[in-house]
Amino acid sequence: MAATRDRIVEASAELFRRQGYAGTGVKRIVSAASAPFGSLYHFFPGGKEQLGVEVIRWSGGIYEQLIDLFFEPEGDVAEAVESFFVAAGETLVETGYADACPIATVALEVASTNEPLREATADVFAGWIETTSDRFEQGGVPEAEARRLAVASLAALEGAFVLCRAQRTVEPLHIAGATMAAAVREAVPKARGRRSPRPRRSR
Amino acid sequence: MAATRDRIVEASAELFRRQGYAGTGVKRIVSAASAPFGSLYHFFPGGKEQLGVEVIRWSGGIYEQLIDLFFEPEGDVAEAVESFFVAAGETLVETGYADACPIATVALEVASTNEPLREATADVFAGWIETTSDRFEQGGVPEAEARRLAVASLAALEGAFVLCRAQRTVEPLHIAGATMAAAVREAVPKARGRRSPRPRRSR
DNA sequence: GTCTATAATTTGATAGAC
DNA sequence: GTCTATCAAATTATAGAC
Repeated sequence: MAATRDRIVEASAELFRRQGYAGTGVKRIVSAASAPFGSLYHFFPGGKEQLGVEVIRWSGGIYEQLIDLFFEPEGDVAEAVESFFVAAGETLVETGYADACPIATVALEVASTNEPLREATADVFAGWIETTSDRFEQGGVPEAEARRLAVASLAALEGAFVLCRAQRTVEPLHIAGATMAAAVREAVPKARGRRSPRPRRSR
Repeated sequence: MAATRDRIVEASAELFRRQGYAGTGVKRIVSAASAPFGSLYHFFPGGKEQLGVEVIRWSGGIYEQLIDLFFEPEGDVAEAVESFFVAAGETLVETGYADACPIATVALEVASTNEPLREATADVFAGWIETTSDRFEQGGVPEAEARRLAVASLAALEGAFVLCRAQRTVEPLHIAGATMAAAVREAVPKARGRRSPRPRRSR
């Protein structure tokens, strides 16, 4: 079994992701982590807020690795984008539409109410954008377009998560994935892209 | 001054939008609404949950009218999309990055924890998608594409809101708006579109 | 480090006088 | 309909024994 501190972080990550920060009590956290109540304040003297910051950064790191997984060195970036959205939809279905973005719920909750937590979410999003942008460039997307497409792709993913969880369907993820894959495909110069870069409808 | 019941709904809408459902106590609501505490349970016997459902549907209706405002009968749909994203960014800046989507925060919070509230958010999103889709069709987007683009646009908007509020910048809204405007523009047949529908980078 | 007890506050909700 | 008092439960956090 993992160390107590780690169990607290992991349990918090799951609860925050599914029910948000305000909606998750510390007692529920230590209960889910099978940890003694006192340990929470032993490991996180800053209380719930310090725990929240650490959980956001930890979850963000895990998800960044996941993003990286979908971009193979010599792979087609547009296909990687579409695969990521489809895989995200599969996870959503498998978890009863619970597990989408690990930090979006908290990000919206704290954006206007808790500055340390807001900063943590901002840093995580910045990291995801940079990683994705780098991968796009490595895949042949011109530097000027790579960042724009990374931001647009992440926005499309996050928004699709909102719609999918509310409507309990993966359709928005599939539509958003196909739309962004098409946009990325168009940005890859002819010589590099595997498919014709002529105008095409999404999907 | 508006009727007590209306003040409660409006105050709740603002608080839920900014700090979420779980993060907003009923006492804070009646205080913000300058309403007697007992009135909340007089008008909403179902308590906080009934109030939440009504607030989601009411906010959703207001926002739907706003969406409609941007699509003029003979206007360019692609430009309408871009204008909407830019205007959303202006509102965001004016409110200190507080006022974005009126129901997204609650939607993520309740998606896995409160079925009546989840259904209300799903219905609101469905309404926005249908309205947008109709406007796209009226603007010359083929029927088969209109719904897909409406879903993709709403996803892009919602996701951009998440990134903008967390990072305190309107860049994601501008990027997402330009990206979706380009996608819509491509979908409008040559004869109808005001600009060349040949492949073009976003913006 | 673990665990219990408990403080102090806030939560959603109800009762009942007016 | 208005307003106050109050309840029972849950909240974050602390103290202190082990």
